[in-house]
Amino acid sequence: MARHVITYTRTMSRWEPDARGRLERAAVELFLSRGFADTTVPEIAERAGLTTRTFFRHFADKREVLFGAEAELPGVVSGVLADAPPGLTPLELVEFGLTRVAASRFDGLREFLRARRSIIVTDVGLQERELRKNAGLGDVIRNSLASRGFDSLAASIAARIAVAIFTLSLDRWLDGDDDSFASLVAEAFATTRSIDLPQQPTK
Amino acid sequence: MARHVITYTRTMSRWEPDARGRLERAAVELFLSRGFADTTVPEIAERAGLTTRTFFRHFADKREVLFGAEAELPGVVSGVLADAPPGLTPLELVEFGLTRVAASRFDGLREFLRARRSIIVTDVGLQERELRKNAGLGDVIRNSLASRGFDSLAASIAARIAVAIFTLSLDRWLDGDDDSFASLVAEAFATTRSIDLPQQPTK
DNA sequence: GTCTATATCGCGATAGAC
DNA sequence: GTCTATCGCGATATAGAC
Repeated sequence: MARHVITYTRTMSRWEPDARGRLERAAVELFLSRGFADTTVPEIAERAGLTTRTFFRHFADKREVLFGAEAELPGVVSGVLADAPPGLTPLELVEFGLTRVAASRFDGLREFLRARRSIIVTDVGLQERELRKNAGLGDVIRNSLASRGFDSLAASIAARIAVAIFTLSLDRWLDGDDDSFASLVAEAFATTRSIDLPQQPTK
Repeated sequence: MARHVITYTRTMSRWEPDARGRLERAAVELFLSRGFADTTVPEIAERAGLTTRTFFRHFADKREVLFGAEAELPGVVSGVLADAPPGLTPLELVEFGLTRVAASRFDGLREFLRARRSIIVTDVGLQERELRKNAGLGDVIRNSLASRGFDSLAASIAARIAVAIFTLSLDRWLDGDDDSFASLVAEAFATTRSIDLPQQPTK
């Protein structure tokens, strides 16, 4: 995802290109080998050939270097929801949105997301950042629903259900090898619709 | 400014009692007057008549001083859920639990929770801590549901819905003056049950 | 209780791109 | 020239080690 397209031809430049990407890659490598807590920002910067100060110009804090990737997700979800047909219930609307997003945007990312998750589970600060990211996704969904005219409380609840389904399904997708992300999302919606029905015994 | 009036009567004690409570009160006072970010731990400790070191012996970090209060909530919720009658659907079960908790445990706390919320909204770090607290509540609820034999995915989804209803209702309760917390919880459950039905136009 | 690592950020200077 | 990314220095506070 070339965020910074460098039209770089002949001239010698003072800096190597893609400082941000180099910092991200150096950070993931170090986090995987030494762990998040035992990796210092100066180490990351040095491995990327930059200074500590430059790290903090690109990332607000040490955790943020792991959270640049899916930064577009809220915008994508918002766009997909805006394209949805009229007449759907709130749950059908978020189902439409998540199904489309799950089917199109995650296929090549499984291994990357697994590595990322293996780092995040080792540190509560990273887990908190992940929770905030998910909450932000929920805000975007809630606003999309509200702008369709849904009642504010209904929009809030449907948005939180959507985030729950999304994150639980993503986690299950990363846990296994066989299922597609979209099929797990479909299963989670079916389960949601049965949440107020008498349950079958599990075993 | 004699902040701490010491009625020093019979028992000689080397330290003033309730160090933790004094730190909590000093912190809230300072956070309200100067803001969370501009209050330092040494300032909090000094106002409480203690040292920085003592602060960190009681609280893992500066944020934690705001999160000691409802620490028992997960245990209470878990206990209430264990007492619920059999035969309920997952949603009915969490409705039973939240209704009981909302009716009994929050009445005198409205002003305190409002003050606390007014601090939390000013700082993303505090918001993240709040999200983690809510996620922990969800974990407890999920485990309670799973131990009833509900399917793991259904338990996870119902638990997240429960947390959403709880936090949204609490927020609405703090926003207004008239409604009872329990009535807002009931309204949120009704809205949840209508989330897959065609919606009435709001206006 | 003391000491210290290091995360974080403000400021001024510099080196190219345009 | 302007603009932006980077650097280098220094200060402060959190948080953990000893």
